[in-house]
Amino acid sequence: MLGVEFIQANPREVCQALARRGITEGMDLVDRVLEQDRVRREALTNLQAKQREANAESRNIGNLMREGKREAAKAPIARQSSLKAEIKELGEAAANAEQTLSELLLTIPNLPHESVPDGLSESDNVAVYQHGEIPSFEFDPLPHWEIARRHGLIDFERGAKVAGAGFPFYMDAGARLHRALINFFLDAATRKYREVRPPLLVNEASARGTGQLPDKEGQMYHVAMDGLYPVPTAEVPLTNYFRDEILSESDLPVKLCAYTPCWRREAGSYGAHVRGLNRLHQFDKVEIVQLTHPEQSYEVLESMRSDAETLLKALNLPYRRLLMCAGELGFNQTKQYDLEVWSAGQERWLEVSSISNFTDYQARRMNIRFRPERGGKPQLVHTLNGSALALPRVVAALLEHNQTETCSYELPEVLIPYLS
RNA sequence: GGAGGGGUGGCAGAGUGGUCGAAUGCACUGGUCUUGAAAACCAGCGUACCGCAGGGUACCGGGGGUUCGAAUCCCUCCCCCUCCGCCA
Repeated sequence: MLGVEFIQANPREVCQALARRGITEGMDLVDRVLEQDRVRREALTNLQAKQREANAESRNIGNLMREGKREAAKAPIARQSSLKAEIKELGEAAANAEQTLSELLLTIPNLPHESVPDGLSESDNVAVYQHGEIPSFEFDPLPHWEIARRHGLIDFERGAKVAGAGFPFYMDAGARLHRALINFFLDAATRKYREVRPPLLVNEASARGTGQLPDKEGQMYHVAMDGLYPVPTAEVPLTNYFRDEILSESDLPVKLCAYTPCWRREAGSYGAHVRGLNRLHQFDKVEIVQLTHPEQSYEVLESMRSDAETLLKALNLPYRRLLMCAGELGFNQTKQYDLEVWSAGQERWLEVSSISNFTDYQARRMNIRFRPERGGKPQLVHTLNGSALALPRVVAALLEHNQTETCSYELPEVLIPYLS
C-alpha cells in the first residue's frame, strides 16, 4: 500500500499516476484518504486525552490506597467507571477509523514509474528488445503438445484422470528435461542468490503480505481446514521471510532464489491458449527475489531482468522483452518487464518471465525495514522479484523451436550435462 | 491426537496486581584512559502513533475479560518445547 504521508505531500502526482492506470476517480480517492486520515487522527487524539486522564487518576488512587486513605479514594474510583466507558467508546471509534483507512488504502494500486509507457491495453506494451530471429521452417512446425505426444514426454490424459485438467504427468525424457532445466536455472541463480527451499504452503498473513489477498483470492488454492494456501509463486514465502523484521543496512541487498512448484486456479481460461503446456494449474518455476535499499531498486530491476535473459540466451531461444504499459502493470508494481519466447508451433509469443519492482508497496504491508547505518528511523526496503524462469512454456518453446521435419528434436548444448 | 511446560526489548534473562516501557548480563554506539588495541570506567541504546511544542498514548505472542489500576489474575486463539501415540 501507499503511505499516507506520501499521498498528503503529493496529491496531484498520485492522481496523475493513477490516471495512467486508467483510474479516473483519483482525486476522489486522494480526498477520501486524507479525510479518513484526519478522522483517524482526531479519534486518536481524543482517545489519548482520556487515557491520560484515567492514568493520572489511577496513580492518584494508588497513592491514596497506599497511604490508607480508603475513604478519600472512593470518589475518584467512582469517577473512573464513567471514564472507562468513554475510553471504550473512543477506542472503538479510533479502531474503526484505522480500519476504514487501511481498507481504503488497499484499494489503491502502486504508482507507475515515470519510465513506464502510457497505455491501457496489451497492445500498448512496448517490445523494447528482441533477441534472435523468428525462425522460418521448410515444413509446418508442430505445436509442442504434438511433439510431446509422439515422444511420450507428457501424459495429459492421465494427469486429467488423476488430478484434473492442467495437471500433466511428465514422463521419461519429459521428466528428465524438467529436472535438467530446474538444475540449470538453479545453478545459474545460486551464483548470485542464496538458495532457499521454502514452505510450499503459506498462511493467510503471508498471502496478505505479498498482496495475493485480498484482491487475488480466487487465483490460489485454499486448504480451508488448516487455513493454508499452496504457493502460487515462490515470491510469497521468499518475500515474507523477513516480514515484520528490521534488517541492518549492511544486510542489503538480500538476494534469495528458490525452485518451487506453483499452483494456480486460473479460473475462466479456455480455448487454444490453454492447450498443452500453455496454462497449467501446477507448474515449476525458479524465482529470484531481492530486498534492496530504496535508492537501488531500479538498478537492481535491470540486473534481475538481465539474470533472466541470460538463461534464454543460453538456451538459444528467440525472445523479446516487453516493458509493460501503465495500465497493464500488476496492482503492486511500479515497473515490470515480461520476457516472452517465440513459440514456433503456435506462432505466438509466450510469457516465461515477469520481473517487477514493487518499491516500498509490499514492504509497507509486510513491515520490512532496515536501520540506516548513519542513524535515524528504520526505513522501508524495496522488494523485487522475477521468474528465472517458469518451466512449461520454456519446454514448449524448446520442443517447437528445435524440431525437425521428422518430428525429432534437439536440445541446446548447455543442457547436455544436465541430461546424462 | 493425548499429557505437561513455555512465549518479556537485537540476544540471554529477572519481574506474579500500583510511577514497569520493564532489573541485570551480552551485543551495539559515543566518550575517558592508552603510542595503538584490549581491559576497565562513564554515558547512550526498542517500536509505532498523537501533538507546533513542552509532552502524551499504546505495545511484555494475538484477541477479549476482571480491576480504580494488568507483563503479572481469568477466558480464548496462535506458536514453541518435552514426553507418549501415529507416521516418511
